Amino acid sequence: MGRNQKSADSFAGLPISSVENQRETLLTWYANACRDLPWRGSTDPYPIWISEIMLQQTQVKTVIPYYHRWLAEFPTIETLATADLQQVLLVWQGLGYYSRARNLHKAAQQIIQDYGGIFPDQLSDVLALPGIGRTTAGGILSAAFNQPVPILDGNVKRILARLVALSVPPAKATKKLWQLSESLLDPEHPGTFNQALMDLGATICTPKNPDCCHCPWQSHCQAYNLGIASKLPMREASTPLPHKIIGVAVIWNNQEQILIDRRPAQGLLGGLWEFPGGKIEPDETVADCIKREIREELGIEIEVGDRVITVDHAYSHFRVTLIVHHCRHLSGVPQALECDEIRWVTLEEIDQFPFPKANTQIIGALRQETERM
DNA sequence: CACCCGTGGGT
DNA sequence: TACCCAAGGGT
Repeated sequence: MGRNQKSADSFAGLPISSVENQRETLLTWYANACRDLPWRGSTDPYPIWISEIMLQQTQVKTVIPYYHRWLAEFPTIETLATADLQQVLLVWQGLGYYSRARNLHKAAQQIIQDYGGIFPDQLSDVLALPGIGRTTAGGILSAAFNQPVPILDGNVKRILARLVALSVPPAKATKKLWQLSESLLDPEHPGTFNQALMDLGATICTPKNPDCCHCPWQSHCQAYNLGIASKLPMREASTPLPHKIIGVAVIWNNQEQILIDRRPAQGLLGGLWEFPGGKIEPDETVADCIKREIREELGIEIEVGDRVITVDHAYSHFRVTLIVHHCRHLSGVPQALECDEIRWVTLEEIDQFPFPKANTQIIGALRQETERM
């Protein structure tokens, strides 16, 4: 668009086609400033899908090594669909939000069943796959098929909240924000536009200290013009996280094996393995707690010995302190009373099982003890 | 709609 | 230390 054309589109110094100008400004910025990310440059929906799921609530830097390992292990939808869920969880181990891995596995099987292994390109079909909501569907369809489907992730919420100087927390204005994202989306270049929005949020319009000086939308941004860019978006009222103290047992038999259990398939850390234990009740000692929990969960009697380690860990909606003790199996046959499965394993075999982060710290402490001897 | 669901990094 | 936040979705 030449200078003459631009001037014909303006009135009293204000561009009539302000939205078109805004789109072009962002795309021009992106052409120079875009991040070089492993899942960009291809339009194969499978790797784009994997990246979108891994990037949910997870930073790019964290995702990249997992992304490469995943595609090496499961290079196609078919290899993912036919893989064992425990193997899928093992590759996902450490990324968190494990329902994402379980849903990827399930969705891959649905794509084989319902679409002959071809990733669908209809919005309603994509939204019907487990683990894919509006934002992820928009990310996949715009990046893989250049379809004009908007997105509203954390980056876009923050950008839009500042753009219109939103006076309420974004969660209270999701409908309005979706409408904004849709109305801004470039109908000619939706894939590039959505990527550009996310890069703008990740590199310029950051949560703290936004770099407004280099922002292509500076003149469009109401928060900037009001001098309150860094004060927005408004935050939700937060309640302090509850804190639980947990007694944990590393139960040894007389063959140098440890008893581990697999958590129920759904819910917190579903399908992952752990060391058994439970919450310390008021006025209960750690040893009494561990003995009681092991009796309730596994139906056996144990002796509680030395402390292995104490682990502090923060989950998304509570935090825990795990007080871990060596224990010795005294009597009874272990039963899976409150879990899906139990096993005796050696310290060498234990890497074959997916464990949550707090438990891998325990394994590390056990390894250090054996190395010292 | 409120709550559940992990982990790492920044301040 | 404690809190915030990150390419959200399911129930």
